[in-house]
This record gives sequence, C-alpha cells and structure tokens, in this order.
Amino acid sequence: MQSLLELRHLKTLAAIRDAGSLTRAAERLFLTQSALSHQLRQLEEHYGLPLFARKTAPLKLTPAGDKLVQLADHLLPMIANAERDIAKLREGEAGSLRIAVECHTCFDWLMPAMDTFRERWPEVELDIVSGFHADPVQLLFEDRADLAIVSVPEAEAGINHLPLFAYDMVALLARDHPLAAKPHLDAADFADETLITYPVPDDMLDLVRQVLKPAGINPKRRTTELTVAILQLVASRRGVAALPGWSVQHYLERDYVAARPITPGGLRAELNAAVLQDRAGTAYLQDFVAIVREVCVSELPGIQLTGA
Amino acid sequence: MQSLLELRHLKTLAAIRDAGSLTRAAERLFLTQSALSHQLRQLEEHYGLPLFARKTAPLKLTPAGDKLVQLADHLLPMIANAERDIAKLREGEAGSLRIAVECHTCFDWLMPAMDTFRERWPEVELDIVSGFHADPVQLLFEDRADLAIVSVPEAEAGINHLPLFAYDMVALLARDHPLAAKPHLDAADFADETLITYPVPDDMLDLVRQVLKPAGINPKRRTTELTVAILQLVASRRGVAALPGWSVQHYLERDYVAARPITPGGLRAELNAAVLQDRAGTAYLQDFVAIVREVCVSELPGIQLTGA
DNA sequence: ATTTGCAATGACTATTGCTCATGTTCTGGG
DNA sequence: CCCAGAACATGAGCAATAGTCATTGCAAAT
Repeated sequence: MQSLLELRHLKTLAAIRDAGSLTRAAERLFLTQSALSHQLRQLEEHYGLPLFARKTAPLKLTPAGDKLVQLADHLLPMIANAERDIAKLREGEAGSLRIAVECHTCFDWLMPAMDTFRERWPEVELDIVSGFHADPVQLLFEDRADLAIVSVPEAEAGINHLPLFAYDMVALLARDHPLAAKPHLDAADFADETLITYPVPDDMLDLVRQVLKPAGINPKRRTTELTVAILQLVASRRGVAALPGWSVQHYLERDYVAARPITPGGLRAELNAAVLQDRAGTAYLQDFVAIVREVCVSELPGIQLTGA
Repeated sequence: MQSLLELRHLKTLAAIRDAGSLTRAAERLFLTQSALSHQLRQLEEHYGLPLFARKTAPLKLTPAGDKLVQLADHLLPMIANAERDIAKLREGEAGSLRIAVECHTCFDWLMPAMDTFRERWPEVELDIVSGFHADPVQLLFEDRADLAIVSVPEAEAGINHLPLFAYDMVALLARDHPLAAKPHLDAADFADETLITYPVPDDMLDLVRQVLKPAGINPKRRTTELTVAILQLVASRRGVAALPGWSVQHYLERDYVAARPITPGGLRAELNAAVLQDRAGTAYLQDFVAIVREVCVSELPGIQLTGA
C-alpha cells in the first residue's frame, strides 16, 4: 500500500496532458509509447481509477487524473527551482551568457527564450554578441561569447555541441510562380531563378551548401537582411528563397507566398549550441539549451527535438 | 544531465534529517543503511556537492542538503494530500471510523492521532466505542466498530491485522522497594506482592498472560481504572504494577517510582489494529494506521514500528 | 473494405535499486 | 595507547522493474 508515485509518473502525466496523446508525449520524453502505456496502467491500477478518458482525441483527464496533473504542475517547477538553486550554490551566482548567432531567423525564438532565462538566472549577464560572424565558434575561443548557435556541428577540439532541434527548409515562391505547380523543387529548378538570401557566406546557406553547390548550380543572387523583405521580394516575383518552415508559417497561412519542399525528401536542417568543452557542465548553459528546446517545441511548428 | 531526483530521494533525505543518522533513518524506511548510503552518494555525486556534513552526530545538513530537505517538506505533504483526495474520489467522502480499544493506556497516543485524522478526513465520522470490551474484534463483526486496537493478533477468518508498534512492559516499584535492587524481575518476584492492574480479564494483562500464569504464580490483586491511580498506589507502597515503558516515562524522569525490566530479556508487547478483511483496503483506515505509527514513533519513547 | 493512427498487451531485456558482506573511520572506555 | 563498538562507505551480486520490441486491437477516415 506504499505510495507507488514517483516524479517520473508526474512528468509523464504532465507530458501526456501537454501532448494530448501517449505517442506524442512519449516522443517528448524520449521513451516509447509502450512505456507510457505501462506506466499509466500501473498508476490507474494503483489508484483504482482511470486517469484519462481514452477513445477521445485529445486524451481527456478524469477528475483523478486532473488531481495528479495539477500536483505535477505545482511540484515540477518547485523541483526545477530547487535544483537551480543548488547549481548556484555550486557554481556561484555570477557568470555571463553571451550568445553568438549566425542565423538571422533565430531571433524569432531567441527573444522569448532569453526572457525565460533572465527570469530563472537573474544574476547571469545576458547578451547577444552583436553583428553576424562567419565563424561564431571562434568567438568562444576568444572569450567574446559563451554560447554559439550553429547549424553544422563541425567536430572541433575543445568544443561541445548540444543539440537544439531539426526542421525542414522550404522553398518560397510567388503564389502564381510556374514552379509552384511542382510537388517539390530540385536543384535544377533554381538554375534560372534569382535566389534571395541573407547577406552571409554561401557555407551558411543550407540550400546552397547542400543542394545547389553539389549540383554545380549557381543562380543569380539578391540579398537582404530582413526576413520580411525576403518574403516581400518573393511575393512580388523578384525571385525565390529558402527559409526554415517554422519561420514562414505565419505567411503561408495567409497565402502570402507558396512553399514547396526542396528535393523529394525535403531539405533537413538542424541547429546546435556550441560551447567550450570546459564549460559544458555549467548549469546555466545547460539550462539555456533546455529553455530553448522547450520554447521552440511549443512555439515553432514542424520542428523535432534532436539528440537525447 | 537529466534530473536524477526522485521522490524516493526526498523521502530518504527527510528521514535522515528526522532520524539524525543513516542507520536510524534506514530502519524507519525499512531499508538498509547501505541503501541510504548509496542513494546519498549518488545524489551528492549528481549535484557535485555534499548534502550532509558527515563525521558529526547528529548528521548536519549543508546548505544544498537543506534546500532539498526543504523541498521535501513542501512536496511530500502535497503528495499525501493529493493521494488522499484521489482516495476520496474513489471511495466517496463518507464513512465512519469507530475505534474499539482494549488497552487503557492507549488513550495517551490515541487522542493526538485522532486529532490529526480529523484534520485529514473531516468527512469521516470519528468515534471511540465507549467502554472496554472483552473481545473488541467481535464489535467489528457486529458493525459496532470499524477498527479495534488489540495486543495479540489472533488469526481469525475475515479479520486483517495491521501492525502498529512494539514496546517493552516494565515493572513499577516504589523507589525504596527491596526488589528495586535487582537488575530485572522474574515471575517469582511477584509471588508475595500485590499486583495493581486495570480491571480487565487476565488475558488482556501481558504480565499475567505471558509471565505469571505460565509460572503458576497468582499474586494478590488490586484494580483501578486510572493510570495515575496505579502510579500513586505503587509510589505509596501498596503494590507493584506492570505498564508499557512509554506510558510511564514521564513519571520515571521525575523519580516518582522505579522501573525494572520483567525477565532478563524484557517483556515484549505489541499493538495491532484489527479491521474487517473486506474493508482492509479502505484508504482512511489505512491512513489512520499510518497516522498512529507516525504519532507514536515521534512521541513515545522506546517503541519500535513493526511489520513492513 | 482497407488503410491509418493510436493505445493495449505480453514477452523479453536492461537497468538499477537493494541487500549482503566487508572495509574504513571515528569515538569513548579501560 | 589500544581496543571495542558504532557509525558510514564500498563493491559484488541479485532481484525487482522500467523500458523496448513486436504484435494485437480498436476506431475513424478514405
């Protein structure tokens, strides 16, 4: 008759509530659907009551389930807080988090993530390293940044890469563009188009690096700093572009432009946080990564958390 | 870098804080000292900080340990509450807890336990079945009681016995009584004494049932309802008595009377709660037992929790 | 009907939490 | 000073169990 309940169960229940289904909750927790099903059955057996009303999508909480999920909502933040406090005891309160960004669109999620971070670690000096840099990792070695957001995690001595998330790049076309008739675009389709990009080196453009360059295709270019400007140019038929799916969802819903996958399987991209190996254990750096993942999984459509 | 922390750890930490040592905490949790040591090491490794200052008795909390214990103090009651709420959902709020008592001294701890119970289960009708009964278990079958406090758990069909605690009976003597010179008393020592007891059948007197009767000794008797009256009679040399050690601690500290073990190894007694088998699963009955054990282990000196 | 998406189930596996046996350290007597 | 005893630490082994894998069952959608 001991209390079978463990924190694991509370995390699971909260995840199921958030995800609306065992399968999706399992993905978030990096477990199998089966594991959650077993857990849930065990709990329901123990309490002698169903915790979720099945056969409904999304899964709905019973009163008993609600009690436990509410409990989880209270407890889990308290625990996270206590563990942060302990980390502060160990590492001291001070520290700085200077973030180097190579990706223009990243600001979409960086701002809310930084807000949350500032709340949780008020003592840590938070900054974005201004300007864009060809090699942000270099800034880590020079002690001008503490964390760099990078897309290709090149193995490098002294650097640790912490996975953030992965997503698909989509090609953007004017709604009446001839290529919009195709179900997906290939490298060759870009040959006679004007490609609109951010003003960064080719290596940092996933489309060029992974698709066009290997195919030996080098279309005309036009650059601009602002995402909205890219969208505007595409819409007014001045060229085509390739951006992360999550960054243009808003415009697609309004039919401002059309989007197509690049290559039949899509053009996969991912983001990672690079930190100095020596500092990879630092609690607030790890927590920042966790915050980014949380924020992004809940706010950005069509992304997948990577790594374990 | 996952949060290793589980509720088990919080329970352990709180127990160590309460008990002041791993060994005693382990007893309370029905685990081995080794298990707690392993747990503790794992936690300290994980957080990179000591949680207790060792080499001191009682073990003292470090700031980090304090953070976690405080967390435990917040969380564990919340969890207990939530689980009670769920039990209420399952079983309904109503119910009655009529307690039958065969043991006079039990009121010492029964009252505080009932107070706590009333707080946690305000809807359950709480009562003591008035008067003392030769066979309180019979009252369960007659539906005149829901729980009986008994000392000898006689196996009986349809009845479940839930262990409460065990303790030693002590013989009480006037301070200048000749027998007080002996390190312990034996059956024969009682032959020429007047034995002062509660007015209950011999079967319910541990001293008579387990020591005197087997030895064929039947001393003069005198009875009274009140514990203080027994003490008063002993102190004024009208006879000797045998009572639970925990019930007379107060008087011993004041040197009102002397106490000696009965038989070299002491006279062990235990208390159990008897309930109808059908109702043994009822949450509030189980919780009452848990409350009694909690109250008694913290308030009564020299008792041991029994069972698992 | 067939497919598709999700949950349930059962057998098997890997983990890990616990115990047992032993080692180490500290303390208080003789 | 040494020894006994009481505490915590440690390591090996075992047993409980949390998790996976493969499959089945069940709806809803096509």
